[in-house]
Amino acid sequence: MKSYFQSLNILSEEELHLLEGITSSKQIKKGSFLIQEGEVCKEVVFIRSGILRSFFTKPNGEEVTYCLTFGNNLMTALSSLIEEKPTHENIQALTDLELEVIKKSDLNKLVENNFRWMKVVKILVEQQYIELENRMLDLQRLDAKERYEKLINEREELVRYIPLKHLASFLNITPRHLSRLRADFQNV
Amino acid sequence: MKSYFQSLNILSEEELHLLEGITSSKQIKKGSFLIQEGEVCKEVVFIRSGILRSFFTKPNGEEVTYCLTFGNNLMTALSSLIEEKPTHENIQALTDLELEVIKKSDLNKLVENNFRWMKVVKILVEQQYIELENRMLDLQRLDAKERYEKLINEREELVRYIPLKHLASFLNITPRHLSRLRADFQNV
DNA sequence: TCAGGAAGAGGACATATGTCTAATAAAAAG
DNA sequence: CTTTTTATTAGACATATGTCCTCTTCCTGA
Repeated sequence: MKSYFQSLNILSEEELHLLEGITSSKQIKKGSFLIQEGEVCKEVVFIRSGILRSFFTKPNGEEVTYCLTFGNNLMTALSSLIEEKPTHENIQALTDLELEVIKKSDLNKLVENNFRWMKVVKILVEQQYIELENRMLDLQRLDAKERYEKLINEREELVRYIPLKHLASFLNITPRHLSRLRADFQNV
Repeated sequence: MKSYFQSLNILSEEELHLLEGITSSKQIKKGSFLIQEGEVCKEVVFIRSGILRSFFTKPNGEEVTYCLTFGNNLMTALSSLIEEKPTHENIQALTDLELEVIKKSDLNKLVENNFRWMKVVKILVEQQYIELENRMLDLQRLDAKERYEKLINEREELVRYIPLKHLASFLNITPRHLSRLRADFQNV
């Protein structure tokens, strides 16, 4: 995780060092949950290895995949972390995971007392915003087939490692329809 | 705008005062553009009065409304402002507008030299993230009818002031379909 | 090594939503 | 005011996507 923050080129060595006091490591098993809807998110994790999936549920109980995150990335239920309100997200391990965990309360102390840590967090939130905006644009201006093609071209790792039923809801379509699109795709 | 920032309860009177040096006012006419796609966004505006609409265009030229903002709010093409890349957004005046304008370069000086201004901007980005996430959730887990009903219940001001064709694309449906939903709605 | 369950493909059919068009109604322009 | 343009509604029909179901394949756990 240290090298992740280092690569933003904002923090000094001493500032990076502050991480060490507040980070703990954690292993979780495939299938288990980091957080479930209704809980308030109080930590950020860095994925050392493995894959996390965040999803929320429709009124009818159907799961909709919101976010898929691989190793070497941060993950949290951001809106709940910010607002300190119950989340809609369920964050589940798709594989066994090696994590580093930072509690919000510890991160807050860092951020509230250090200009550059404040800046780093601002930048991370900005990145999340941009990523979400891009997904929103795709959802609003591409049809299902175009979204699937874009996924293949730009996030090939998802197609390789994630079960299709999760990709389907990530693309906002049913597995049945994704199967149809894939069949089309063969014939072109 | 000053009272807008004041209400966040973070900045001191002197810090708020710094705004005055870097704010200019601007009137624009209904129908004119604040920014168009392809341009890099270099300013944030505060709407004193009037309504702004942001939209982007589909490959076929169709417009999709992304954001509708009323008086007493900030508006900008956020992702372009952050990344300093050409935007996909077109921001257009739906009415005559009274604006206060801050250039990014000036805001940056404030933010890079003042912890609490950095914090304020972080908070504003967080708010934008949360708003966008909520819209994303609605889009993914509600059907068109439910989205329209939610709009009526929670953003009644939009239904009152915004032409239906814009609301339709805001809800990610066609005007034809919105008209159908409205007809249904009468009969219930 | 095997049984049971999950995942994916795909047929048949249903439905939500889009397209195209015309008729009115409302708003803007002159 | 009158004319012209733009918004809104709605019919007829088309299409994208969903639902339900069955058949395989392939894991996974005992």
